[in-house]
Amino acid sequence: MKRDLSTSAKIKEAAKNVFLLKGFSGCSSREIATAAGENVALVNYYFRSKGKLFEQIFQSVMEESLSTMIVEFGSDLPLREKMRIFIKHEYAFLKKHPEIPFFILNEMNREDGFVLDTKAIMSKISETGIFEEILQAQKAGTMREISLVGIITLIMSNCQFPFMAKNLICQLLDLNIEEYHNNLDNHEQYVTDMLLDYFFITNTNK
Amino acid sequence: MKRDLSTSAKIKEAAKNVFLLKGFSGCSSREIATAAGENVALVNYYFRSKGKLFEQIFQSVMEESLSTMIVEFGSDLPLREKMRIFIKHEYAFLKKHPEIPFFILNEMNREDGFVLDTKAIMSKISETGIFEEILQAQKAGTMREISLVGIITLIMSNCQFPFMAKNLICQLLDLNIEEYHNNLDNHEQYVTDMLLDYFFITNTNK
DNA sequence: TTTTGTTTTAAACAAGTGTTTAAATTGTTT
DNA sequence: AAACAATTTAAACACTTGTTTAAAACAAAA
Repeated sequence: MKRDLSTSAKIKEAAKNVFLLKGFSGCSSREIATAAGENVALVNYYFRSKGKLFEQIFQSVMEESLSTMIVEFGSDLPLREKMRIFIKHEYAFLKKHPEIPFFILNEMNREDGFVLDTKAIMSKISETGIFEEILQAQKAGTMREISLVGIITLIMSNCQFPFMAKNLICQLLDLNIEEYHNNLDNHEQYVTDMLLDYFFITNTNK
Repeated sequence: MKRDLSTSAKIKEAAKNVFLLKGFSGCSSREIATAAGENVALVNYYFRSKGKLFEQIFQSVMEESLSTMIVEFGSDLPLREKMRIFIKHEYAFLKKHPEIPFFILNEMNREDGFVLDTKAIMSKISETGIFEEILQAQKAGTMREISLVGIITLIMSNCQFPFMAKNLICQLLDLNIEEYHNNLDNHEQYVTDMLLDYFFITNTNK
């Protein structure tokens, strides 16, 4: 439980919750202020505008998502295990923050939406050496020759979509929340097996 | 090129374009009216409210998406081929209407959002006998034992996400539109191979 | 032509939007 | 204590929102 935050922190926290739930154009400054238990004018007093406030939150959410992604790539486990753990951590992270994938996509699809600092992000990932490791594994024949774009898209698709599509899946397949979460646990296993089996070439003739 | 549509049809068409691009809360009645080249009041004259207009369009988009999905399931091809063709048609459809997956998810995530007539949709799919065919294949051992929810989620994830995440992928991986589309063609092949290999058990000892 | 019903228009409506202002309140420093 | 700056407040700002109104323009029937 949170206690006695500064006003600006209270607003930021409330704004994060509201933005994650409703998106930028789906909520108002007053809604955020009310959620924070503060006056509307304080939103503009501490953050200069609704837009600036959103930018701050989007930035922090983006960094939060990416930093948790990157940690494991530096380890010295075999590539296949690295990927298995990565998927596992992705699912763990998304179980805690299931709204984030849609929140990010929603913002990226907005006109005049956010422009990512791609250089900073990709260099962080690149520094772990994961890309070279993949290319080497492909050259060595232990990994299927899929483009990096393809690999990343496959992983993101199978990790993020099941969380983004919660309501669609539940309504379409007539699941309650409990059933949905059970299926999600199964799905993590499906996805892990499927991706690793597809990515890596196991030597059948021993 | 379109010609000489009735006023209500002009509004409906303009509204579809605007809604698909910006979502319900991302646009105004006046924006729709302007896009249709008509007066604002006509939106409420022909459709009783912005909300009712959206419902009509959402309903039609939903049916359009599902009807193109279902056609192939009735054929007498082997299950594996049925699925291959299904994925192929999904990608073809999404190449024509790449905004639809996000549009639908966006609406499903909205508070007081649409409630699907799940019975009608699922019964349509169920009538093709595809579900029984899958269960039989699983019993016969030719298909891996994955829940129906899992199979549907896997297919949707790998078909829809690459289109929804266009901007994210392009920005994150620094692709221009042409490169993105090239990668999309490759990706369709990746996805098809991966899903079919995972779903179906090929007899290795002949 | 006049009459009748339908379609279109400009204008107005009340409510909500992001943002600003100026006064009130608080806390800190002298 | 007074003086000062930082914070908070209620109120107002100009503008946009969805929707309605009442008059104008139009078409078809009498």
